[in-house]
Amino acid sequence: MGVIKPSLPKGTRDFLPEQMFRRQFVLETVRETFERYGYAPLETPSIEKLSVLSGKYGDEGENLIFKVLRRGTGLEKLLRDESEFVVNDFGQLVDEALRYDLTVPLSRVIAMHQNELTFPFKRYQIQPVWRADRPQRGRYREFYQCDIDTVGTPSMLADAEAASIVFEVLSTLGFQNFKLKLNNRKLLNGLLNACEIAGSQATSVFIAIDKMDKIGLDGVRNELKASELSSTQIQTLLGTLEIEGDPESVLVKLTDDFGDRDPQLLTGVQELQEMTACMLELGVPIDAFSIDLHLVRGLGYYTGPIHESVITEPNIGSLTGGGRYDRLIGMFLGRDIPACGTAFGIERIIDVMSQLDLFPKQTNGTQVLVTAFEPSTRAASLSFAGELRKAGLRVETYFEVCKLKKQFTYAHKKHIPFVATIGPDEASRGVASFKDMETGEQIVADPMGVVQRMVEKQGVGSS
RNA sequence: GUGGGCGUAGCUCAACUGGCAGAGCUCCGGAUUGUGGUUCCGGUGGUUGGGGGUUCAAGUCCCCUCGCUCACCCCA
Repeated sequence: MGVIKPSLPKGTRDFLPEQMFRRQFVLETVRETFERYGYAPLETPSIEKLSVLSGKYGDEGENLIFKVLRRGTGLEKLLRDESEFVVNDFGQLVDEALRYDLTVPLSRVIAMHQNELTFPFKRYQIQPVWRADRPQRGRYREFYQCDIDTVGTPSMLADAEAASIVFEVLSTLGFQNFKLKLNNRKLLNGLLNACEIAGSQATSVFIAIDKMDKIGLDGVRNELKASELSSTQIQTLLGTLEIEGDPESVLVKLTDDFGDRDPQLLTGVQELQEMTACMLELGVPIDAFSIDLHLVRGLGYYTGPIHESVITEPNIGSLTGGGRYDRLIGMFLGRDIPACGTAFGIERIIDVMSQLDLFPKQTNGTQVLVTAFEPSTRAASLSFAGELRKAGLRVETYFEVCKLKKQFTYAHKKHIPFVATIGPDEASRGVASFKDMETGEQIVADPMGVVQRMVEKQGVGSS
């Protein structure tokens, strides 16, 4: 009898319990923060109509959409006799696809349910998305995204709120060396106008300047030369991108240099001035963010402020990214509704937290193991465990009576911090021998004594 | 999609110009019949990713294939 070789589709993962506790720790922190700012949960189906997803992610993105083969439309005939079934159109093969991100489904939801929703609509969404990409380190074909968005207001306060939630979440999780980078698509577009760079060249220019961190100033200059810009254009563009300093002075300098040359650039500057002012009022420290004129953020749907949070150690790229997209919903509705938001790269956040050792030792696992001493003390053990559970502790009981050595090994492997043993002596007195696995210390106590001990020890019962 | 590197025990890796497939860790058991981690002793564990070829002989050489990985592209 042959066994089936167990394996996973490439770019997918199992999350074993130990990892799940870590994931939940992060997701619960994130969720709790979102709800404190008034964002409400939303879920959408894993599959969408292909027509909903098509044309939103650029040419590259289009190829990365996981398409779902059409079901029961005669495709099986292809297997039997090609002549019976002729494919004239891609739509005959594929009509649905797996969700590629959370923003486009949100836009669809807004367009479909606009009369049932109260605007501005503030939602968060934590669900997996799929990309038919070739996997690499930190890059998967199935991964979770975690988005907050505000739909229905052009206010820069909404952009600032998203950015400050990023700051709050990352700080709460224990990150210290991260920085929010801000830019604005209007500013970038305006800058290209001011440099008299044609719209047809915008995409390649943006791709080039976005690589600044990776290939450096010279690398960017070479790419720009390759895209047939004049040396004057390159000089003006790169000179401007190099402007650094605190947000206010960068924005003032941009106004001085270009304010009379392009109205769109000026609008972009004003948006950022208002956004950064709001961020300060929301309590984001001034040294936690900066204007980074190289920041481009993909090629998709952004129309206003854009932002990214980066961490330098380890140098793994961005942890979050987002911005304003005032036109996307219009693609489903026929009229534009302003929107902005941000996505948390939850997979990377978890990776980096592991590397930086930011997880608490014990998260949500069992706190107390009650051993199985012998059949006659089972009732006493179970009722002892029950008392501890009533007090809010996470308690498990060992199922089989066997050597205590084995049961203690079990607790050790599962990182259970306390073990309670009830033998005939303890049972007759209504107490347990209660061992602290970390210190090796052991006391004899009744259920209340145990609870009290644990509160002293690690402030348990709160989670 | 383009171009490199690598596939040997659960994990990390050895095995000379082709010559008996091994070690450490893990795991299981014992030393220790009411107590984990340290130590000591013993044990389990393999179609050398898969298929074909060359050879007296292939983990090693050749071909195909699958998988993983790195860089590019793009992205979270």
